[in-house]
Amino acid sequence: MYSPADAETDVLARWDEANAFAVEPTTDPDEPTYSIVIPPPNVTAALHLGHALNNTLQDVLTRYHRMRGDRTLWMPGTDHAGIATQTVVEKRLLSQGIKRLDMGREAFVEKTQEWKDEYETVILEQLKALGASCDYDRTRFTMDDVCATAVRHAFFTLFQDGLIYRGKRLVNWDPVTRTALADDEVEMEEVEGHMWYLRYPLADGSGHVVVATTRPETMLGDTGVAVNPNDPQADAVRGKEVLLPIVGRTIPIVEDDYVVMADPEGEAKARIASGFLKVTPAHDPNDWDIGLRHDLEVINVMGPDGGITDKYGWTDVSDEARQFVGMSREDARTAIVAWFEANGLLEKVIDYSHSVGHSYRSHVPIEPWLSDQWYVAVTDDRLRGSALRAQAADQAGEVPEGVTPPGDTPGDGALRFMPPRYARSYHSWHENIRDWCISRQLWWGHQIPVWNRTVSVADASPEITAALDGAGVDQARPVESSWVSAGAAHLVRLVTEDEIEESVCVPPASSLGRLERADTSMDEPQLVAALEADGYVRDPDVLDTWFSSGLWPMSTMGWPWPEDFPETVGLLDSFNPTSLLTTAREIITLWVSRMVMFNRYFMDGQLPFQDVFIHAMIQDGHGQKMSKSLGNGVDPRDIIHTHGADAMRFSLAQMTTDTQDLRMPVDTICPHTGEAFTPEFIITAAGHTVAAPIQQSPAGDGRTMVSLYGVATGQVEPTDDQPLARNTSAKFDVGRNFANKVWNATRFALGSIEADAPAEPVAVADTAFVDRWILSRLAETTATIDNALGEYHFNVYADTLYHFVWNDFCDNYLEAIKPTVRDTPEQQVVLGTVLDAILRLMHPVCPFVTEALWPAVSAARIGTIAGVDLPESPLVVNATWPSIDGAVIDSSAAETFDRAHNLATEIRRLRAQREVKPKQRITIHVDDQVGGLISDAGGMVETLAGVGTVASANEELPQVSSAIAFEGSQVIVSDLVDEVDVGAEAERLDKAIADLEGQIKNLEGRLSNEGYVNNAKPELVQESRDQLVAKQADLEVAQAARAALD
RNA sequence: GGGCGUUUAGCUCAGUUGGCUAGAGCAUCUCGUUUACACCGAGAGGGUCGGGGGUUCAAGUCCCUCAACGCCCA
Repeated sequence: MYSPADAETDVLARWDEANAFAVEPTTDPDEPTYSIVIPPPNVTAALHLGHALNNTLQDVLTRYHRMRGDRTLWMPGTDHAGIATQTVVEKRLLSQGIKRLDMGREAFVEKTQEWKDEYETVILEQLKALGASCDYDRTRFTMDDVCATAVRHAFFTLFQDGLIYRGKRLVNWDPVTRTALADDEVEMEEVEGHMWYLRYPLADGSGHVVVATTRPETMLGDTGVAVNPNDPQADAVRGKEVLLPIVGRTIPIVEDDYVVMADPEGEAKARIASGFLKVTPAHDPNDWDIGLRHDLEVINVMGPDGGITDKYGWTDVSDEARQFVGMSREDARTAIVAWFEANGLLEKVIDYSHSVGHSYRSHVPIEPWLSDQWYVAVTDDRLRGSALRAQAADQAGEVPEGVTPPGDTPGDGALRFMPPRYARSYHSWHENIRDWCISRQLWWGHQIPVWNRTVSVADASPEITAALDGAGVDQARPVESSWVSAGAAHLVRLVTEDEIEESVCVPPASSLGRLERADTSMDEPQLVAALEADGYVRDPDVLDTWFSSGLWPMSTMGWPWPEDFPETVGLLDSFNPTSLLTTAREIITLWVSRMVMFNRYFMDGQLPFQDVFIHAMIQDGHGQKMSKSLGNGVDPRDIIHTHGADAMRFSLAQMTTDTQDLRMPVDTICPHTGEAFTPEFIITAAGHTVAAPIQQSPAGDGRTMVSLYGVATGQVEPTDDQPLARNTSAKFDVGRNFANKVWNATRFALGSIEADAPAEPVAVADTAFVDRWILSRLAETTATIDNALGEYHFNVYADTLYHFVWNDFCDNYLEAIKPTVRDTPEQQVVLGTVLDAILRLMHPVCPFVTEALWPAVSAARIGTIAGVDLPESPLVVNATWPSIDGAVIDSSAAETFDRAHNLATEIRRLRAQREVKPKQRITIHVDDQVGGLISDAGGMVETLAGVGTVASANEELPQVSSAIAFEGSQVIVSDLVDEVDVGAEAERLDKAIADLEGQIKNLEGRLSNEGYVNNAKPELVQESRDQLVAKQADLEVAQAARAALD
């Protein structure tokens, strides 16, 4: 039995000792290279099964290309994952009673660093355990010095080029983590809520209007009511004002065709509309736009925690409104609705389900909130346009209007998605893109390298006044100042009518030293000191994690100054663009797009990667995404422990098809007995099917255990009597069995090779029939695998390999050669050769078992075969991929094999039906035609079917026998049993006859159809005719045998 | 609301340009412990390819339509 744990430990040590994954850049531009940068896992937690899948696919390709002789780099690393990591660290500290704000920024970052170190170690160990053949000496982290330099240089360059700006905007605010989020970090969720219809009295006392809202609490910040100008209701209120209840604010009624008119017969929205829309520019993005169009006031009534407050711009708080200040947004909603009801201003309430943006981190509803944030102008043609121009024309078509079409820039039209349909997702996302908010109100991350100060318009210098000439509030302008002479970049903008914000971006020291600048008197620390002496304060915010991830294919290779980090010199030239990015589809916008924009912008149009492979999502047996909170995940470490890394890898690769998400029924492992069983499922309130918190042991002895779901939701705690049950999945058994099969087949084969090596390479033509056949199958298999991997058809690779090894090699070849191999040196050469090639072909997906077997196979091999090139290598990881001459493919051997195998199967079926003991040798009586086939097959039929004697049908036939129809000949089988069971025999033949008659009827029907005979391809028609003849012959044989029984 | 994907054996999935009696693994049933492997071998049973309509000599495959499930975008 193959023991993965022992083999894996040993093999890892050998790879490590040989430094087997290390690679140096090449200076030869013609040398083929292959490179992948790992999608850096977040340092928030250990790797899950999705990572195992993604990294398996990358490793399969990496190992394949390494063996093909490409200079191959797989660059590993991890991501600091700003908001995600900060959230988990804060949670952990809070459980110890420590608050982030109490400990201060520096101490908190230090704590987070400790967490990062811990999980980075776990992750890298997991990658190694998985067999990932990364060049670990090059491991990067998105916040290490190399990456930090890249981030600062990129930020500075974009800032200087006018592609980064600061503005006061409505952002997606997460009130729990208290930071802004980018648009694509917001997840829409359907929420069962209400639509409230509120009466707003007209200021002139002439009645009221009814506004419909899902968010009554924001009414405190209303600064207008809007109506559609085409709405008949508009005439009555044109030019009027409304007296805002509670607040007492007088606000205008404006006309805007954004407003949906009420229409009971219309679309869903019109049916619930009242025709009047309350406008809250500070708390709704659409209202913000309406406010801009009608010059409405912006009144912010909420704080960063989402609660009602007068601290952020709300100045006209009335006595009546005072009671709501300090409430949470949820409480305020209830209280305000109650107020309207109590005052007779609540018209009605209806149930209403609508989608609400939620934070992808904290999962609470997003609050549109007004604040100053930094943006990358990704809508600029230099970024968005470049991302669109990168797309292969046959995948995405034309660029949208307003975008410069592709030209001669390197990288234009070279980006390909696989499966191709994702090219369209990428394309349409860029059509509707908005500027990218990159500032995050966090402590863990790259702090924004900008120093700000505010000056009054009156005190502004002449350059600033000149720069701002004609600029409105919130419009940033570059300014030529002494800071610019000293190497920094300088932006100014009006934050209000009379206040100016100055922002100075300082490049990293290494860039500053290389810049051409008028004033070289200050280095970077001095420049910063000078700024701070002048009243500038560094922006406390950090950058969105994806800003540094977006630079990953460059930063890991030493960009922008590789010479400062000697180990990175040459990497960009050799390995960027990388060959492939594999990732899940949810990352296309967050990450793929940004890497394309950045790499192209900073590297003269060059792509970060040529191909993007989007892999499947792993779901549980009920089609639900695996997640911690549902407790339906499978830990890769558990699978490596129970099945082995190769088993996990093989199974995952085999499940990777173009179209399907992977559905993986999850079983529970009983901690008492170690047995895997299907747990009892319950359905949660949210409609998820999950393992019940407490499960009974399948042993049926009343012992119990708690499920991962139970623990994740805090419903149960594991105890000694009732321990936690881990998950597994029977899906991995295939891989485990396969590794075991190879292990045992190799042990057997090695014991059969003992001859001295023939002096000359063996010529294929001189070998036995089965040898020619298996070599032919080897050549075909290799070609199929090459095609499959070239097209990222991982399941085809795995299935082809499995079929070749298990069926062709083990079931047929090894069985067929058993009687001859020990006395046939040439056959031993073939056996050793095929075995060696199998280990190579299998290595990319099952690196451990192949490496573990490699020394023994290498040592046992004798001789070589002409046309099959398998040079020796101390390790299979660095061995060459099999190179097999096309002439080895022998189609006549393949055909003879198929016929002989069919004959053996017919005989075996008969044996099984008559329950003949395996040891029993039988006798068959055949005509010349079948005799010829048996002779051509060189003993294979006899061996596989347990035939002791092949006699001629012309000789006298035994009394006790059975007949088989085969290719129109009668094969008489005897020595099966002592007596013929006439009933069983008749039943068998009747079934065969019925079967043949069905087929004949089918063929006759087809051939009597004129349309078929006239229209189908002639060779197809001829084939049908031949088949008909053959089946009819078989039928006659079977009928004759049946008649003989009566 | 727009887009994409899926629906094939009890389960998990293959099925390239339409063309042999629709395949595999697991599960089930029968037989077998033949010194590589019971994580095994030999054999068997099991599918009107989600429903309906159409094109065609021929449809799992192409077109239309309906339904269910999943994902993305608004």
